[in-house]
Amino acid sequence: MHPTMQQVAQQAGVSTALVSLVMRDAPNVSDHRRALVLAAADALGYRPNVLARNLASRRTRTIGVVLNDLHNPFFAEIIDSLQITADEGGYRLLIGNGRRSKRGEADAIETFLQFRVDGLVMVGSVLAVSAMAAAASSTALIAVCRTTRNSALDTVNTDDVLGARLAVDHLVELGHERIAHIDGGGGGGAAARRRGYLAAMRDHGLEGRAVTVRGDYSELGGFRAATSMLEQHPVPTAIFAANDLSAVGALDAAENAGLRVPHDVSIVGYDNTALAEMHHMSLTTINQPRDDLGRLAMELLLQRLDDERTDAVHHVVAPSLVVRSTSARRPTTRGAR
Amino acid sequence: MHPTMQQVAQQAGVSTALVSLVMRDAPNVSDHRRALVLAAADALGYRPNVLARNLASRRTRTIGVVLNDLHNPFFAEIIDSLQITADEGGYRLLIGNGRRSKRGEADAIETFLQFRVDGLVMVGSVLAVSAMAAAASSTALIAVCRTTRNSALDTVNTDDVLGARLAVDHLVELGHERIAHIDGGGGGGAAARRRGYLAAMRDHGLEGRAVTVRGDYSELGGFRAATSMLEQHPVPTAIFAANDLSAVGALDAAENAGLRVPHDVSIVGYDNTALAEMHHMSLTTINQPRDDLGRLAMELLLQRLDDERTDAVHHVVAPSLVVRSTSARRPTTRGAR
DNA sequence: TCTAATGCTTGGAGCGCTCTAATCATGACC
DNA sequence: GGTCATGATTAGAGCGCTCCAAGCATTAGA
Repeated sequence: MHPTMQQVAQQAGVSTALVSLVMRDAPNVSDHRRALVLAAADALGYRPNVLARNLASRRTRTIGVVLNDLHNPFFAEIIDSLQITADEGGYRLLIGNGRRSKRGEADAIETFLQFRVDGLVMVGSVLAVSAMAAAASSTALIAVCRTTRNSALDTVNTDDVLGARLAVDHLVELGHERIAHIDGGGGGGAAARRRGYLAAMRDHGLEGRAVTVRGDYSELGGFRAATSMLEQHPVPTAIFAANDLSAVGALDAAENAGLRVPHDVSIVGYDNTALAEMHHMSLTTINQPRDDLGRLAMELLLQRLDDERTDAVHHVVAPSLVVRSTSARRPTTRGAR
Repeated sequence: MHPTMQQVAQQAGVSTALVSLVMRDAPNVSDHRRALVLAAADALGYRPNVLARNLASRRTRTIGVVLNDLHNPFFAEIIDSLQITADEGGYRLLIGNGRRSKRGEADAIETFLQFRVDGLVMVGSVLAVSAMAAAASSTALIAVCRTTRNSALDTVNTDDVLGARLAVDHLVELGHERIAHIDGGGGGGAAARRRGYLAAMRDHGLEGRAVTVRGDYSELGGFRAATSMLEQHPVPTAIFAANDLSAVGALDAAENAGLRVPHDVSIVGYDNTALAEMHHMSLTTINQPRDDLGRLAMELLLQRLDDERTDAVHHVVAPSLVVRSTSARRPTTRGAR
């Protein structure tokens, strides 16, 4: 079916070793022979068999990326920057779908390990750290958006405590005091964002006003949480949601309650996904620098592959505030306090 | 580094051939030996090397899926149903990122072919049919959401002509006559949706009212197209956009022009993505049955792999109308006609 | 002319597995 | 006890490639 290196060698009248050298762009091959081999390969429609190549060389020059959820635009956007850096290093990327479950992630890891990928990137993983550490003993592994101080694996994260603080500071500057928080439940980064929210409220002397309602990073969860908040008295004048999706849910809830955003209530999200960017949403949110996150993660991984480093590092990048149309000064017309 | 089959065989006191049989769950292995081998493999932390396995067996039991755009939720949703059917057939899925470009898709195909995947699924590809046909000569290939009658490759599509007709019929039923269309430019399915729109308008005796403005399946494109439409006199009372993203752009444009949706203008999208489903959007749209699309595609591919079929088939599935909150009766207060 | 250095080319072992054909038990049946 | 069928096990030849060590020219220097 597929032509082999041997056939190319025969056609070009050289040894298979020479064909191998040409295919790998090795130096020390005369231009004459190189051209000969290339022509023969072209004529035969030869395509190197990565399986055999890698079996012999014991490396695949391939990185496996396990995404927690293919539907979340945030993850898709990280892939872009991972891919750019991988390209530069001469590595190819393959993507596995975690399907939001530990089981799905474990399956994806297993597949990649069986394919003997050179490295693994876990993005937003929900897998137990011990399971990741086990995989890390077979191959280089880096976890993105998943904090742990485990010494077996590298991590890259956004400073979620700072991110939450930025959101609260912004709202306080706009005069808000009753700032409620819809959290992300047990999701990645949710705990840190919750901590950051509480710390910031405290720093502004507003700990008495802090209210956290449980969410789950979903639109519906955000809708429910915001609905219950808006039924309270006094009503909060601002809501900080742990991600954009739940912020969108909060938007709906406000609309339902007959409140205008941002006139009656301000809403701030988290992630700065494409969703937040849409005109129709135009959500004030916290940006996670996906480009930096992805680039840094891949650079750290490549360092490992090049044996430049063996002990684990844990990097943290800074988030930033993106002001759009869902946050404004605290309403004065309604009886505050 | 990694333990090999030979080490397992030695540890268990059997031949490598027997280990191979156990690893493949072959019958005709005594329970006694099977247990012995399994125990040895477990003790050593043995994991089969897919590279070697496939080099020897000449198959990978892996399907490569090339997605045109990882950011488009529509594609992510198709993966889900592909994966379910692949699982049932004992195949694993690997995903390649087309990065919205022919170049990116070609790269992904090349990677997969070098890995000798057993089959290839191209979703929403923008690649030339000739390039796909070339790949199809090396491996089984099926194109999803990309019409062609090429006899080298299988296809699965939604009936986009019918889908467009459903949208127009719905609007006509609501009393609309000035129904404009934002098309998808050169994108997949755009031509068929345009044709369906025109045919339906004609069937309702409204060919004189048909207006098509060019879009590009993006939010911005939809915004621009709708803005120019809404500046015309008389203003259309309904807009049929070629996908949900451009429908969202149209939503913004209407808002900008001081028109309420659906009170002043109705908007219908296409794809029924998660975006359309959001409360805040609640977009009337045309549903492409992603489950059927994915399942059918994988089934057809597996047929090929099992040598049950060698000539190309072209399947078409029916879309359906999903009515939400962006379509309503034609406004009577404003001077129609 | 001889030696050494340099640059290009090649033979062939081996990567870890599968698969065919052959071998070895075992028990049923006459 | 001998014959056969059946089932369990194994030896060993590849799969298509890489890479080491060795070989062959050619040229520079002594």
